[in-house]
Amino acid sequence: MRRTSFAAWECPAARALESVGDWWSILILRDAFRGARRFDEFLESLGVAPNMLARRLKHLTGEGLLEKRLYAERPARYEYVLTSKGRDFFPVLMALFAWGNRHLADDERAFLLGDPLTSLEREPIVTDAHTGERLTPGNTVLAPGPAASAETLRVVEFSRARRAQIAIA
Amino acid sequence: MRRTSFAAWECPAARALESVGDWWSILILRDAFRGARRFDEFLESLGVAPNMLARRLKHLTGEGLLEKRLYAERPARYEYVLTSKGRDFFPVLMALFAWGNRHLADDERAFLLGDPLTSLEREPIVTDAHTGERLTPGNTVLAPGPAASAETLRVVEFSRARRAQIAIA
DNA sequence: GATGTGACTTGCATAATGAAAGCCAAAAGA
DNA sequence: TCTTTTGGCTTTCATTATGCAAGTCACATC
Repeated sequence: MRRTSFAAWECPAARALESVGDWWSILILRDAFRGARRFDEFLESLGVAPNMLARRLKHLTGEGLLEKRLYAERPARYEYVLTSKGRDFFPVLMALFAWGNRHLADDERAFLLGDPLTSLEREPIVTDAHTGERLTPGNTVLAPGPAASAETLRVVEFSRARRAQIAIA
Repeated sequence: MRRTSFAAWECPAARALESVGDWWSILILRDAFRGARRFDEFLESLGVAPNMLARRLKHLTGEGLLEKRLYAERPARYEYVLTSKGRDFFPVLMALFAWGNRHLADDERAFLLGDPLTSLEREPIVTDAHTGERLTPGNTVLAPGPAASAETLRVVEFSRARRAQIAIA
């Protein structure tokens, strides 16, 4: 009774969850962006059990988001550093961070984001690289790519048919 | 041996994972943005077992991302619709989708995003709402908010100290 | 009366999680 | 020399969570 795998889904969001669909993986990446590199740094900052951490680090290196590298021989010491694929996950973390701060924070915030040069607060939003428009469910729709299967075409069509009436509570 | 809870973390990204830190929850939201509303629609499009779906829907409604509402009495029929909190999760999904398409897709894409008016392709990126700059690990740092605890201050300081040398493989 | 719909439960077998403890190699301290 | 510390993990095992299969329940329709 294996956990279902999303690797073969055509949807890129579903595939992403195969690499990154559990909390520890995401928090490990978060810490990597905060500058954590060594096993014990992750261990302490996450408060995770060492076996779990070892498993997740193995998973993330296997998925190509982190790379394990020797930073000292004798005694052999390793560190985990972001690959370019891992570094490119930054926008997702920013979006998640912003959502959490908007909906889950207490009255006063504990963490903010800032520009290191001006010290002004940063507020992450998701926009379209081509037009600069802010993306909303209203102005962004699924479209089939060149490799779309029949099933994918069905999904795209369904979502377009329902687009007008995505109900809000 | 409960699963560790992140609800009390100060980090908004960690808190977010409490609501949304498992794959099914994220895929359910994805489908909600595609217009799915009824139990059986989610069931079919996700290929998930009905007990799992019921659990996750209960969780998401409990977290305030979806609302269960009666759309027909006699016989009683329910649908699950996005709340404003759930709708606001859209940017995170877009960022995840874009990351998946950049790194996990085959040579040819199966899914794309488009502008419903112009049909031009959309490419989600994360920017700063104030300056319009694209966010990168280099131009975005953690900062303490008014409610920052001593521990949070430590984290912020650590990340700033390490900022220059976030190693890349 | 039989079949169909929509929305779920119940009952397990199988994985994954997580706490505690242990291990190993090298270096540093007594 | 002997002991302790540091860094980076394994191993074991109880507890949860996942997920397939099957069943339920309240109507409605044929």
